[in-house]
Amino acid sequence: MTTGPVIVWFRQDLRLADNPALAAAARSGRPVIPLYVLEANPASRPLGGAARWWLDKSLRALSADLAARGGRLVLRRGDAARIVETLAAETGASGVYWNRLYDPATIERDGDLKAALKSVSVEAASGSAALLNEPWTVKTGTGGDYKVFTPYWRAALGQVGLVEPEPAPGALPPPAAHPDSDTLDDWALHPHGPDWSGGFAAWTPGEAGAWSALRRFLDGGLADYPEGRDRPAEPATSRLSPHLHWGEIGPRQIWRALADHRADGVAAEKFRSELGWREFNHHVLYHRPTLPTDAFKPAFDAFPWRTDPAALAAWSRGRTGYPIVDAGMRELWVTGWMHNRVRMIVASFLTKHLLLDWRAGEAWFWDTLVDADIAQNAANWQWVAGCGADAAPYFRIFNPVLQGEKFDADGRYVRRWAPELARLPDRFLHRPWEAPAAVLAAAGVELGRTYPRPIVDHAAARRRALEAFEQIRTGADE
DNA sequence: TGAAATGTTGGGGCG
DNA sequence: ACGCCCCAACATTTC
Repeated sequence: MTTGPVIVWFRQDLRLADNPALAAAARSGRPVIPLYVLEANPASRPLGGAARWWLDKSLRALSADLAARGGRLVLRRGDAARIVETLAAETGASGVYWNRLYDPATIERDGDLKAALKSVSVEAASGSAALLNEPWTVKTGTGGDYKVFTPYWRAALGQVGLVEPEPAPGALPPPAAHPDSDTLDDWALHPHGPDWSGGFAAWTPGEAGAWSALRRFLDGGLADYPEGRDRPAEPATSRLSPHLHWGEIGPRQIWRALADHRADGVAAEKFRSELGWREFNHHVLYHRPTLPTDAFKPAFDAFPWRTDPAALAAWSRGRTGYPIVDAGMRELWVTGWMHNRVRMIVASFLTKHLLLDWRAGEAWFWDTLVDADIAQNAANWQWVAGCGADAAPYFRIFNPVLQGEKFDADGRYVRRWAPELARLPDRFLHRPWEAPAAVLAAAGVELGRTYPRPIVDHAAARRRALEAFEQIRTGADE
């Protein structure tokens, strides 16, 4: 029986508590080598810029938390499988533990690595840290996978809560010699030349930051959540998405905290069902590995998406001339995050008003969101575009003026993110092109100069989108 | 987790 | 008093 150290390979589980891989390593009584690998050739996708910013801070927090327990985080970069194998050989490791990820490329890579480690008699084991239910454990009556959220969630709810989160391990015995490690400064994950991350200051990446976000959300009371979550100027949402993506907190812990908080009733139910959508999206991705690149509904393969770099650029940088759309895109650019209601509006605008491929929007979100996640990004873009599993019907085309007036009635959100419009009266804030010249002048707005005119006319764009949909309609909306 | 077009209803003004 | 019309409010259908 071997007593070599155990490598704990951290990926998107950057926490000490409720971490099955770390807990198993600590329980083994063997020395623990915590490892993070910056993947040079990622199995799935290279990290976006905002994700790199977050990872930098989260790893600093993890490193400090490990150090407080006697652990020293090893940082290496390159081909992940090769690095894990090399480190195992170099340290005489008896095992490598990690927690599972569910995107198709990573599943394949991890499977190959597990086999390679076993072939050299190194124990390889994976745990579950990211989901309430493993994607393959929720099955229809006939053993298949779900394609509609409501029956999925009904079935999934029945098996939730069977696994209790474990506390963080007390001490992590170090190996006899510390393996070589890069430093985070070597990796230069924080942006430089220029440093565009000034607006990210409100975030606190790391396990402690995740818990203070959860505590703020619960202590604020959930009563207003069902309504407040739709008003982007309100701090009514949990803002947990980046913490969940990086695994600084896990859904089991949130589930437990909701129960401890005696959070029941419709508001808590609503919030739990949002966790349900997150689970459902992982379920769909697991069973449909092409989700990040191909429409879930094959009829959309023939959809006549346009190519229009100027329109894509205007959308990306918040210069469409529709205030609620531009405010959202600027919030994203400045803070690395966008309110959920506004994500739906800007995604509808891209895919319907501009007729641009959802993949172009998905790619922009991937680069700019601190919570960018393959399952969530792909599934949610497809949902809005109408081509996803249990998707919104294609003809559900948001009117950006009405959405703005309904969910940002007092204009606080638009005034914050599009300050050049701030002095317009509420009546014209979401439709500046309808304001009389004198009103524009009094507000210091000059359309086409200080703020763009609409790059498309809503009514005409709506008609064009419906005509495009008509071309693929047979079987596309069932 | 829409919006717009179309259809229906009912209150009130008015001859 | 009654019928007619207008139209806002609401409901249904369509995209």
